[in-house]
Amino acid sequence: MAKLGIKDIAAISGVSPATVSRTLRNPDIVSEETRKKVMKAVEEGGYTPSRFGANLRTQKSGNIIVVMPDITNQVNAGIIRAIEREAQKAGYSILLGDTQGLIEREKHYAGMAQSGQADGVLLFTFHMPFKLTQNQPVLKQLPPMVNSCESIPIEGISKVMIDNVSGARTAVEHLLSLGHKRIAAVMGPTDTPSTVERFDGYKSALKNAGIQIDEQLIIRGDYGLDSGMGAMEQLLKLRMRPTAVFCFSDDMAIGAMSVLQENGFRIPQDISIMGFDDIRYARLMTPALTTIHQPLEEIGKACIELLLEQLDGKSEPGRYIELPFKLMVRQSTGPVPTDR
Amino acid sequence: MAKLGIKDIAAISGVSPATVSRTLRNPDIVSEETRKKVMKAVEEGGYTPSRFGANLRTQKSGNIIVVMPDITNQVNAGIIRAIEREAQKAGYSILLGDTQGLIEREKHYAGMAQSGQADGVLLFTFHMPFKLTQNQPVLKQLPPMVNSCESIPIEGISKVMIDNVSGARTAVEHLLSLGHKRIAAVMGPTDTPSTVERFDGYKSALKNAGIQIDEQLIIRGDYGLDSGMGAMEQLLKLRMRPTAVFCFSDDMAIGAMSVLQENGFRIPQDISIMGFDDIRYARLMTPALTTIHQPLEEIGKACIELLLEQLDGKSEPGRYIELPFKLMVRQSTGPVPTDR
DNA sequence: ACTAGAATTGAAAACGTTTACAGCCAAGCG
DNA sequence: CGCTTGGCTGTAAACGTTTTCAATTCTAGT
Repeated sequence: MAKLGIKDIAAISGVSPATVSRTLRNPDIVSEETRKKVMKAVEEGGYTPSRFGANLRTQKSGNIIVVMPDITNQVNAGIIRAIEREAQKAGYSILLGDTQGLIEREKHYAGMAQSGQADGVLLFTFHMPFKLTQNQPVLKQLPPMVNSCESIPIEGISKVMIDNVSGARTAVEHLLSLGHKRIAAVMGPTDTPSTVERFDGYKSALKNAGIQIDEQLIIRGDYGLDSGMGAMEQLLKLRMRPTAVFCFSDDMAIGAMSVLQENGFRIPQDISIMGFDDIRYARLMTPALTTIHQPLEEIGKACIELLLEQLDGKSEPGRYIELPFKLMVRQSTGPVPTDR
Repeated sequence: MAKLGIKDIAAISGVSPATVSRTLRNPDIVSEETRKKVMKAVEEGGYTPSRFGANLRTQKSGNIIVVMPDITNQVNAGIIRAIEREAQKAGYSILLGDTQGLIEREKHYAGMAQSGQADGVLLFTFHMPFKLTQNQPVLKQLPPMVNSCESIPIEGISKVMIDNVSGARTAVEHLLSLGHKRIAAVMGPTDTPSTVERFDGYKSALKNAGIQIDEQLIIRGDYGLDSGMGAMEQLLKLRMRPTAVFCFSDDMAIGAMSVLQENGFRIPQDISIMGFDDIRYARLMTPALTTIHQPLEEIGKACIELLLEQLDGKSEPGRYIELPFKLMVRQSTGPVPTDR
């Protein structure tokens, strides 16, 4: 028994293919009688409309491609989960584009919007994967897309962000308020906008407090666990050790804590540790990690919302949504040690 | 400037659409001269073949739908990452199906294989989302699919698994070898095959050691952090506390450790904790978590491999791949306390 | 009863490819 | 030189829907 098409159903129920299509997509405009006939044939035949034909005709795939550097990362995973849920509600499916850090893959995924494989793009990286020419406005050259987490430095793109500068500043101010003066920064990759911004926040907080920046306390990381460990090891070798360490991601903070505890340091009595992200494991560390909370659910929702607006033609791109972060004070930060 | 189609390119380069298609899909069979002409037109016109037409004609979407209960979970995230990478190599894209535990969503995603939205299904849940009739062999009724992690109890489905029974038995035997006799089990959802199997392993290890099972030490969880915390709280209330706790997931183990430490217990001096999964955070806990390692990369790779075989028609479904787990002894387990 | 308008339906075109088939030409062979 | 072969290309038919437009029937107002 070959698979049934719309024409078969039409024949079985004695109507035209057009009516079958209408019954399925727009039941209100067919008479109840016809609807029943058609539905009966559909049920009995186990008919599922092929998406190939529909896609071709409507020029829509019903897919959204999400381009992310690493889905294994708790932050990204949390966001994409919300995206997926909201997209499904709106009738869209999510295509996963894990770039694993490669620009070529980024381009590949973005290209899906050109080939029709996806109707829109959600970009969580900071490269512009589309070629832009000068003689047209940016908006006209891009497929529906929204940029989040890592900001692409181009005007006219819809974005969903948190204020990384303020977030980092808030973090450092928390440490300052505990009396810390020697505050290390364990950064992410220095080419990412998020790291640049968080570093700005770090610097601005110190500057406001009248504290000179000590280059020795600035360590480059990559947001990953291991780089947090490496950074902490480096910091422990210092003659003048920091009394607090601000890691630009929770993962690095967790790595740092692990090294600290392995070497017999007490957190926060000897050294305070501060993270950024508030991944689900943060509050379960011992001691629980003080960090900056990112509203992953809301970020995901906002991304879809902005993208749907563009897909529905309800709004032009170029909208900017800023979501609030939140300081989560827990046990990994404490007063600066007075002794010694 | 409207978007160019294959006919435009054909016109520009003075050949037929068929030849343009051949040039792009099968360059070897066109003469070098023609190829150059066509490629030139393609480049200059910025032509990207629309997938709608191609999909319709070939009846292939080039997509694979991955159905998972929760992509936020480190185990699933690790697996899907590998899947995505390998799928892309083979020219397939990944559609993300996060069921969030709902059977209806599971069905919805699986249905994508019927509508042509996906060519194959990767199922990480234990429900059979397709209707089966008796009068045909199972194989004929199913789209290309592979089942992993949670085993669907039906013959004839390709599967990629680890031996959960042995894994759990190995875990418990490790605890037994340290002298533990009162070993608690913090289980996952009791309707999942993985939990049933791990519980089997637990029971069999105890039985081999001649130890009676104490129902008080068996706690139901849901594989999540919070349920690990809840389980530990419950265990701590016991008059006869366990000296070791085997959690069926690392997440629950991490939750349990957190509760233990909050209540002033030392791990492993007072109570040993054992996990399952070996997520990336396991080794960074303090103390580092002893656990059973699951080869996530290999699981993902094997899934794609089996699915591709079916998609290419190279093999029938029904293959079974079992991947090895590994005991990772770290610091969260130690000799049974002798005092008291 | 007649007709304007609404409600419902059908015919047919269109969406953009790929590919079976046939045709053409040049080269190779006897 | 005639025939075959093989390489290359073009024609045209699918693939399975949706949607415009026109046609038909029905409703209701006069």
